[in-house]
Amino acid sequence: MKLELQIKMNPSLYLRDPEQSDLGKNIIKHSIQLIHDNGFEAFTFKKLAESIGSTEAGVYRYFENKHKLLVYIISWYWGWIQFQLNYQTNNITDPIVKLKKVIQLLSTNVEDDITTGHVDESQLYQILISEGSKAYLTNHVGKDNKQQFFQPYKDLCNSVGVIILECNPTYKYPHSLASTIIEMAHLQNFFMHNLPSLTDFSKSKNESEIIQYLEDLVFKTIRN
Amino acid sequence: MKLELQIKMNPSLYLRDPEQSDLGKNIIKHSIQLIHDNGFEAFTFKKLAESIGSTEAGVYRYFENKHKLLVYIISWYWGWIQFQLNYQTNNITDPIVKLKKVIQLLSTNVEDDITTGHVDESQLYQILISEGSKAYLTNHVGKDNKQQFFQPYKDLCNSVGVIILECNPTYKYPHSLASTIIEMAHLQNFFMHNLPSLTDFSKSKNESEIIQYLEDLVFKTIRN
DNA sequence: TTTTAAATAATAGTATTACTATCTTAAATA
DNA sequence: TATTTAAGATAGTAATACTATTATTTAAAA
Repeated sequence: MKLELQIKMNPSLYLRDPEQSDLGKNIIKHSIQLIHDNGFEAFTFKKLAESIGSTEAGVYRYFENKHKLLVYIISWYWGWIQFQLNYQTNNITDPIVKLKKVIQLLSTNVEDDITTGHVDESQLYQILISEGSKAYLTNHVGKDNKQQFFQPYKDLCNSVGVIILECNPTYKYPHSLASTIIEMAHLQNFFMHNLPSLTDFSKSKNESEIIQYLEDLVFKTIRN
Repeated sequence: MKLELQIKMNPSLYLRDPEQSDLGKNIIKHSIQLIHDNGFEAFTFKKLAESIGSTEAGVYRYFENKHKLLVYIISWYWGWIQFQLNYQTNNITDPIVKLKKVIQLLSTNVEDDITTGHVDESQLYQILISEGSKAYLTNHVGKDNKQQFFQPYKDLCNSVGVIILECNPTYKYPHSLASTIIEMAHLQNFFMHNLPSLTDFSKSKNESEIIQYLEDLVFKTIRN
């Protein structure tokens, strides 16, 4: 039996569910590829359609615009991370071990998960680093938020907050610290590779140094 | 005698120095206004020209494209913050007091500085929160970095790192912690106003809560 | 003061982007 | 078999991100 992981997406993000057809799956797959390779600014539905071998109008039948497509794949990623978090911290009782797992999960470029056929998680991880914040850094963040576009992100932040509170029930800023961990896991990675003088990570550019930094930061902050 | 604060900008950012003419100053002034009001995505040179009462071609004589203009005003802001930091921490010997000043400076919406005629620092602060990271989250970050576009940001990060080391010379991640403070001062503000469940700040939405959070985080992290 | 150069305004034009609309064909379903 | 539905093909539009040209004004140099 072949297990397929399906992540339930907010239907407001799409016009037609991309999981339900080959074209849809191709849209997701090639979007990830193109955004990964050229960045979100250079990404257009025309190029996407060409890359798939379909037409621009075809893509527009699935997604209203490229921003919603970006939010879709980013939400997908957060949903997937949430699943990984639940899965990997399952049966761990020590909240400190759990929190370390979380930091590691957020800071590590994953290998491609074969249970998700048309999604390359490794590329997606890179997209999150470079483009993740563009999902919400818009003029219409309020409207998008009302439509629950950021629910997977909020859910994850909340889960991390719960673990933080398990470590120290008196800590006053579990959500802010959670969003700091999540954002910094990505941003320090971006800086390490692109603006290294904003970090203290050696030439080796190893993710383990980011993990060290975050663990130090987090556990000193929440210890009693 | 009227004192005017001039911030030296990287000449690669512009084609013609906007400080040297009325049109140039108007470009800066109205860019800040428009980006503040409608966001960077909705900002175009055409709208800018209309708002000034000039022409698109006129703007293009000063800036190659809107991204460089964004980097220009953001660099200007970091330069200005650097000046404020030097000025406000001058004569303070206790590095802990200094670092608190820094956190406060980065987390507080400043009043308009009258020594900088055509720049509204308060609007600029809002722009930094929403658009700041777009300066470097691009495909061409490497090229831009080679041209020193991010030098003011790096300088600031370095200054903050020095103060961190003054507080605790054995702390291992002064630059990463500095960039974390700088980024989080803005990002937690954005979250507080737009995605409040990612923070622990009360309905009051007061910047002082962000300062509390950051002080707690920073001083617990660097204490011996 | 005149000459000259430089900055700006006015206008036009192009390639690309971000869409919308329509029509046809192919495939699935009733 | 009739009918809905998805997809492909094609066309078209308004806006964006520019470049180019010329004319006019302003300011600096001769």
